[in-house]
Formats: sequence, C-alpha cells, structure tokens
Amino acid sequence: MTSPRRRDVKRNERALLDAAATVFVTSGVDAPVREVAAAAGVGVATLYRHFPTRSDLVVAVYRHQIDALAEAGPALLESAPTPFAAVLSWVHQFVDFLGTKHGLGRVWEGDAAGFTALHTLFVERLEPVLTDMLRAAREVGEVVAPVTAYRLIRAVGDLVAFAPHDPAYDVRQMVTLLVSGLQQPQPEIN
Amino acid sequence: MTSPRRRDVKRNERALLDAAATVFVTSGVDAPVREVAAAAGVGVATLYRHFPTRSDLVVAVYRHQIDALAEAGPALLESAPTPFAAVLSWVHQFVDFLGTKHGLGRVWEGDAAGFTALHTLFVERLEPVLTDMLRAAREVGEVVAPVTAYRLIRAVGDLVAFAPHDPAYDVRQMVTLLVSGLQQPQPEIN
DNA sequence: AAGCGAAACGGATCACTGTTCCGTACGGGA
DNA sequence: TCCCGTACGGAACAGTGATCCGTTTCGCTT
Repeated sequence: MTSPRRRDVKRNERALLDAAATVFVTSGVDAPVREVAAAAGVGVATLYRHFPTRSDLVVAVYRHQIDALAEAGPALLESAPTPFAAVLSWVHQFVDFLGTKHGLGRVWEGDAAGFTALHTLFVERLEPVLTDMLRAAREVGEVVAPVTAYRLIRAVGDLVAFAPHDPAYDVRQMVTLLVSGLQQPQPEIN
Repeated sequence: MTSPRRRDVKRNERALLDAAATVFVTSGVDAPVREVAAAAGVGVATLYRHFPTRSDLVVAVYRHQIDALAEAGPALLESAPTPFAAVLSWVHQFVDFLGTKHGLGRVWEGDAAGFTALHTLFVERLEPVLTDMLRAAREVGEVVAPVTAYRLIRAVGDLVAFAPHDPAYDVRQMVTLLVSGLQQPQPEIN
C-alpha cells in the first residue's frame, strides 16, 4: 500500500531511472553510484533511498525487457517448429538480453545467497516460463536430462555475465552446447 | 636471467606463499592483500613487489595443483573406459580444483582481456591437455560438437567460479550437462 | 670490522567505491 | 503563511587495491 508520493520523490525517481539507463549504456551496469547520482542531478543518499541496492536499480531500469522475455516464452512455444527449438530460441533471447548489459557480472554475482532483486525477478518471471517450455520438450522426448529451469537460468547467466571480451571465445556457442546437453541422458562420472 | 636473490627476498617470498595458502583457505582467494601481508609479517608493498597482481599470487600458491591436473589428463586417457569418459572425468577434476578455491570469482574475472597469470597458466598447461583428450574422443566419434578446449575451460571456469552457494543449485550437474552437449551436432537457432 | 651502494623494506597515503549520517530543504495540508 | 514530516545532499566513514618515499637491510669490497 503506497502512501501518496510527493512531487519531488517522483521527479527524482524518474531522473534516476533515466540517468541510470544512460549511464549503464556508456559505463556499464556496474558504474559507480556517484556517477548515476550525478547524472540524475541528485545526491547519492537519494539514489540509495529510491534503490537500496544496485540490483534494485538494475531491475527498475530493465523490468520491461525482462517482462517482454517472459512473454516471449509462450509465443515461442506456439511458433517454433518443436518445443526444444523454442527452448533454445528463448534461451538465446535471454543471452541477448544479458549480453547487452555491460558490466553485469558484478550485479549478477552480487549476493552469495542469491536473493537480490534481479535474482528474485528472474525466479518469479523467467523460471516458470522456462519450466513450462522444458516440460513441453520433455513430453515429446526432446529433453531428457533432469535439469530444472532454475539451474539452467543460473548457469546461462554465469556463462554470459562473465563471458570474456575475447574473439577466441563465443558465448553463444557455449550456451548452445549447454542446452544441447539437455537432449540426452546424463553420463555418469567414474 | 635472475640475479642473485638476497636472503631477505627469499625469506619474505616464502613467508608470503605460506601465509597466502593459509589465508586463502580461511578467507578465500580474494582475501584483502593487507590480510595476507599481515599474516606473512611483511608490508603490503613487499607483497606487491613479489606478486604484482592477485592472479600472480594465486598462481604461485596453486601452481603444483594445476601441474598435477595437467598430468592427470594423459593418465586418464589411458585408464578411462572411453576417451569421452576421460574428458568428463578430467573436467570434473578441474571443477574440484576450482571449487575448493572460495572467492575465486573475482580472480577469475580479474581482467577483461583475460591475460592474467591464472588465465595464461591455464592456456599453457591445461588447454593442450584437454585439446588432446577432445581429439581422441573426436576420433572415435564420441565428441562431435566443434568446441575448442579453450572455450570449454573458460566456460567451465565461469560455471564454477560463480556458482552460488545454494542447495537448489548443483554446479557439477551443470558442468556435466555442458560436457554431454559435446556428444552431438549443435542445433541451429532460428 | 667498517663503509658503501643498491636493493628491499613497510606503513602512511592516495584514489576509488559502497554506504551512512545528520543538518537543511521541501512539499503539502491546515 | 505556518508547521511538520518526509526527502534531500554532500561530507564522512569504512574498506580495498595500489603507490610513495624515507628507512633499513644485505652483500660486497676494503
């Protein structure tokens, strides 16, 4: 239940979101809070009051993109040739989303227990979507490996967030490799 | 060509390595340099003189373990039931090595260009080993995906270094998933 | 043993970052 | 216009990696 918010509160929050969106593009989502606050024309304490953690700020800036990704799942299940193709395509859309966020590593890693705003949003909005898609692919035998959507989202995130800027490395290939592993029983380690 | 090293230099380097090995276990490989220097009974400048970057220090401490891992490759190729089983087993030994290094994420991520001491050592000592194993598995048709050892090492590293401490997550399962993806042609994304 | 010079030392300082503090300003209702 | 509670912001704090520079140590020569 939100109490009425003063004009300056709304104005400052708007300024912060706009500034962050811009600064994130030029300096990365791990740009110093001072830089974001300065770009918004507010003090750093104001930034913390509106967004207590970096993750909160990142979520606020990119919320609509994450929602769009969540909505893309069911659409892909209908339009893709197979459920597995839908899974692969969706995961690569997830890669695209993460990959454009320079400096995401720090935010992604942000909290050892993983209960940051970004992590929570992914669990709430993306995990169920991928769970449905994996189930559909499993029902037609395309996905065999007993891997949860949660684990897959987290692993893909790790691969992308920390991918090196190195022409010898291709993160999309490695994500495809991970996803193609879903197609068969998992080998035992001796 | 190393000039004669004074007694104090050798003594301090020894002290730093011993201290780091201990501090890394208790506080992680990303423990503050002050903590390592204090544990060694030297100044932080001395630490920097001996090991200019954190990665240099980590390499010095764990060099023998990495060498052991490199030597385990050929042995596994001879003893494992199949070349693919050797690949899988070796990769999991790599996971075990990385996984015991708490706080490795920061060191792993250390340099955007990737030319840290740790990265360099992996490329020099581990990449050729995995390359040989992948080649052997490829020759008998067990590995089909066109993935280089370099990329596989880096991806596994990303999965392990940033794995969350979360009972809902199983990094070994995700690494196994990645490796099992090697067994078949890579799907196309539409 | 003393002297010398170069190498090595270490703790203070610097710069940066996330975060908090607290005196001041602002918004909105009466 | 006044008042009160909310919101403000920039300085200060704490932590960290890294550097600076006056001091000490080592090893060689006499």
